[in-house]
Amino acid sequence: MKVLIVEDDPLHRSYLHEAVRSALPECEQVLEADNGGAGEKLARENKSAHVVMDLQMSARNGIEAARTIWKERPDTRILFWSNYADEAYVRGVSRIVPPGAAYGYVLKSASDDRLKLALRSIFIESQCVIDREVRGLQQKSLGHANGFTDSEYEVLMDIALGLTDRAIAKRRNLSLRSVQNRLQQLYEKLDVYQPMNDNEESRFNLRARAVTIAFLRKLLNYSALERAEAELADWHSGR
Amino acid sequence: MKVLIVEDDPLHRSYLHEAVRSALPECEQVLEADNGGAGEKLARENKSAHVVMDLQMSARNGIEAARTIWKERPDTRILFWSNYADEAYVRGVSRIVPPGAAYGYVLKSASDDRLKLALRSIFIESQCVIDREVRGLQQKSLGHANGFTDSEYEVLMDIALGLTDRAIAKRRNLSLRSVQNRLQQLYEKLDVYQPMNDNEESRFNLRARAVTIAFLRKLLNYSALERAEAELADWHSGR
DNA sequence: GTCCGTCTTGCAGAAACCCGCAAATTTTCT
DNA sequence: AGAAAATTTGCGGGTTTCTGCAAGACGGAC
Repeated sequence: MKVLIVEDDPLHRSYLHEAVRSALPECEQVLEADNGGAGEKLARENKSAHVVMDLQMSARNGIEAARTIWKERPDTRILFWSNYADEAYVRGVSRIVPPGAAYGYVLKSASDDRLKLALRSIFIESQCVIDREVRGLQQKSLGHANGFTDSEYEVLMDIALGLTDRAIAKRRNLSLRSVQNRLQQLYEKLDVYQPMNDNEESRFNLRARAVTIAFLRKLLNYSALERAEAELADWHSGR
Repeated sequence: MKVLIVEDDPLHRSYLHEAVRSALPECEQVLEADNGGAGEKLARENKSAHVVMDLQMSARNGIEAARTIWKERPDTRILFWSNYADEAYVRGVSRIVPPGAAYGYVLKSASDDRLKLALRSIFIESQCVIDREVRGLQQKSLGHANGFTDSEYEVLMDIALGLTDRAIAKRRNLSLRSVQNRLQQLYEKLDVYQPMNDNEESRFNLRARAVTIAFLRKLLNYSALERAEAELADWHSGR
């Protein structure tokens, strides 16, 4: 068995290396990459079926890397090992995991044991292991109790990118009014209307405020924005 | 001599501890805190004059912590040790460093030697040490060659918070039109007008797009937004 | 002082945004 | 299939944003 580690930070990388060695004695080789691009390359060359991946690396995003790896070999097992449980990340991961694939999401703040257990469960038993904190988000975001539907999330990304109503309508094949409807739902759910500190006359620019709140609530983050921007460019070049 | 380490990540914390021990043999005690709040407390209790501080910690921000520490003892020497050189961080730090104080800004990607050298320069020699990458940003942002004036940055934060033109005018004591002038300057400098992929009819919502671009260029980030939101709440409660 | 540049302000109009109302359409459920 | 619920769409109008034009205001340079 071979394991590929994709991780920015040298300290974390060697810590992971150690953890893999100790949790998986049957592993005869550990590969390391320090950014997403190198990770993809190594995975391709070595036909790696077992990957531990950091999200948020400066050069190339972990989610991007995971996506291309999974596109080439959908049965690859990937353990995401991340600092944060932002909804933006969780959503980003759920969107790309192929049906039936085994994967995991463990926070860096988890204990040694938890990490090692996750490594064995995923790589040996092919089970999915999702940290409790992360799991909570996933439930909430998919079962739309408090969470957002896909269309609301879509329109959120669109205004975060700075598109006009008209542009969104074109992109999503909707009428202008429908877009505005979705925006209204979004504003409602994000609770944009609260007049800060019961100061009556302080109103917000709803559109901009929605993005702000989404950021503060970690529905959005840099990496999500980056991905959205790339998708937009794609769509744009395809007319 | 005592040194206080404020750092989220246990791995990085112990690495720092080691570095301090080896670079500063005259240091007889190393204190550790794992978030900004605890850091402030320890600094206060121990009258620490030498601090190594991580920016971006989940609980309480490094910049916030540094600010209160410096408010209580402006001669404290602080070395900021950060993953990123976002302009938002650099700007945030420059804004709070007291006149004449010795401080440093070193990236986590720097070598062992660089870190140790910085530790000695700042704590022993009272010199300022700023990483080259960071320095570049600082130049650009202060000397307003390509950078932004304070008023432009202010208005950028304000729209990022989701304020209306009117609200900004009230907050900054300007007329509506002046606010809009500054917005125009901002749009100009951020190059918001470029029609994506020479597609003529795709225009952006300038206000939202400006924020997006600022994020992508790292003029803004989560922590800056968080601070701005807190400032806004302050201002609001003071009518 | 005068001149020049930058910043501020008002006015006005085009475009975009926000939203209530109501009809048409699609989806979901029984 | 038929009813209920959710979505989509058009219309209309009130508000906000964006911008050109032009008239002061402030400050520094000569």
